[in-house]
Amino acid sequence: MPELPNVETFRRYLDATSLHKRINRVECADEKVLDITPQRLGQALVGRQLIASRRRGKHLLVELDRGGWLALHFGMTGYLRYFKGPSEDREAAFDAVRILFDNGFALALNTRRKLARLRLTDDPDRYATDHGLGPDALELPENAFVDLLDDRRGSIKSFLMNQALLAGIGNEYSDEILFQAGIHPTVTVDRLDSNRRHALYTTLRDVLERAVECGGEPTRMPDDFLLPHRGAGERCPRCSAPLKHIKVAGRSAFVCERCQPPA
DNA sequence: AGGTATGTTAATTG
DNA sequence: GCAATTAACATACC
Repeated sequence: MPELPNVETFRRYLDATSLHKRINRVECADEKVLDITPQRLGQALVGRQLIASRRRGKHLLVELDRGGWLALHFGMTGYLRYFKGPSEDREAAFDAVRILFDNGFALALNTRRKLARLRLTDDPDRYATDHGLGPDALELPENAFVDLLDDRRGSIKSFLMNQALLAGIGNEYSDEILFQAGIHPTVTVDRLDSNRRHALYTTLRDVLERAVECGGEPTRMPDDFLLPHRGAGERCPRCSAPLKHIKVAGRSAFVCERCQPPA
């Protein structure tokens, strides 16, 4: 689930809850999210404060006072929760890491399927390079987007989901963008003329910005968004034709073949 | 109970 | 070099 709009929502949540508080303790219930020992993470964090955050694609980077950054990736089911401890919530069992502040609250990285990751890095740009991340999808100017399309083969859906080219779009938002642009996900990049490339860029920005405004919540999205209708037996929110569930580039895709004519 | 699922990575094949 | 496919990771849902 966590794609660009969701991670941007997590970022704002972290900014609103967790900055400028002394870190008293770090609890790690699942070492697999770390690439260092919990002891070393504790040494790096205790006594420090989180002071700022930024996002690159689906990755959240959090700056520490006196240097250094946390880098969070949420995998399929990760999210952040801030709560007054101790937690007896049923979510508590899935908190992989908790950062405890001196105000009695904690920020937890919760990851039901244990695919989230937390790293330390000195430099966000080096972290991005190491993880093969292209520019953030919302930081990419149109001319750069068009240049990226130029020497590509393969489907437009796999292009949009390629984090090395532009970072932040996953399976669900690639479906949404292509639905809003009226482009079938199996269409190959070379078959898009310059008008459609321009329209796709504009749509990509509109969809991501709108989804951020909705906090990544499908229930809050506009009536004509596909996202709330991703499911078996649902109908197109525009023309009410039955949605097709197909496989593209190895991923599951929802498409309205009336609004998005196949190649 | 097997198939499928939002994410990434690695290996393999064309 | 690029693209597609498959498996792996761990767990939940149908």
